[in-house]
Amino acid sequence: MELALSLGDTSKPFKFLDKTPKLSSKDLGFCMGLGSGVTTSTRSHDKLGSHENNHQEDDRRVSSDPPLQLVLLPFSPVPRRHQPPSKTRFPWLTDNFSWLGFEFSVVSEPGSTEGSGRGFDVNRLSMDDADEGAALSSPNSAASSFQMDFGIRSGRGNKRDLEAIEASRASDDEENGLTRKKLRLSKDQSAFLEESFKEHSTLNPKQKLALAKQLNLRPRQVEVWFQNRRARTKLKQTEVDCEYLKRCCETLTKENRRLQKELQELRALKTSQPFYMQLPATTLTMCPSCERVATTTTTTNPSTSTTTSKTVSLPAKPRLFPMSHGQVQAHQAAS
DNA sequence: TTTTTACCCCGAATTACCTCA
DNA sequence: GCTGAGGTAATTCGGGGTAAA
Repeated sequence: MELALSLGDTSKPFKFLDKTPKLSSKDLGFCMGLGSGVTTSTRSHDKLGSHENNHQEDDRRVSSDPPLQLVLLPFSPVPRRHQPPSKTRFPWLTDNFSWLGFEFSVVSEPGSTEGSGRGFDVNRLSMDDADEGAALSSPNSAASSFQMDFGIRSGRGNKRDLEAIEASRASDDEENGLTRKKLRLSKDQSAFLEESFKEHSTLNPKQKLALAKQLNLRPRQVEVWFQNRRARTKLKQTEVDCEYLKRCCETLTKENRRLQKELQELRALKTSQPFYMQLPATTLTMCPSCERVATTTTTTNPSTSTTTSKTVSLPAKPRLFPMSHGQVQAHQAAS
């Protein structure tokens, strides 16, 4: 792997960049080239491939990509929030810029330095259907994303270096008065993610990449979304469980009062008619699938040898998600 | 075979940004 | 315009699992 960095002066281009489209040096405030000589899969992808062999094909494709050439225009120190919220296009971005295919075809058009020069939109690369909220960029996220992609290329042992770079860049951002900006997912993106979450609450790497590609998001964003979504689900389930336990407690308290009262009555009856009736036997049963709890009080009249049962059902435990097919079968079998 | 190391993924906690009343 | 609350994207941290050396 070759890494070349040039600040300001691109009069001496790096050799391995010769294969890539020429840039107009007058527009460049920062030029970085990354030539990957890696021909094998990274460690992480090897590991991934052990789970899913069909990823190896993708890995080979990744490693054979042409060298990366990244051009950043000198950015304006004006915070984005002070910029007009209009949809912004960056004519120097070609349409085939892609995060997921690792095909960075960023080309600078001569004379295209208009605008703030804050760079490209990492969240919505295809801006045609982007709403304004989703079209806002996230500078810090962009930085971390690039580092992640580099890490995939460079493989083992570079994580610390990348962290150092990230920390360095973060400090640079602080110096420039930049703070992390927050992406707002569009309704369509959220809806799609929700649908995916209903199908599977966790993602394997392949699903993550596919989702990211489909939604024009970075895989990390998809991953974070699913993590946060699981956390929200768990929190909601905890609240629901809490409510359920409260209702159970109330029901059981009522039942306990009733039984105490009944016991008193029976004791009183026993003193007057000692052989009339045995004490009731109360059992608790619970449906294993829906976790519905029922208390059954069975009383036997020895004189008539008849048994009477009274069942009080507690509310079924609410679930945020419907039962699976297996759970339904188990429930039907149990009932 | 066991240990060490590096990496990845996840949950939990937290931060920080954004929107809205 | 200011402010506080709520939602949520993003970050940080620690633990567990895995593969390679």
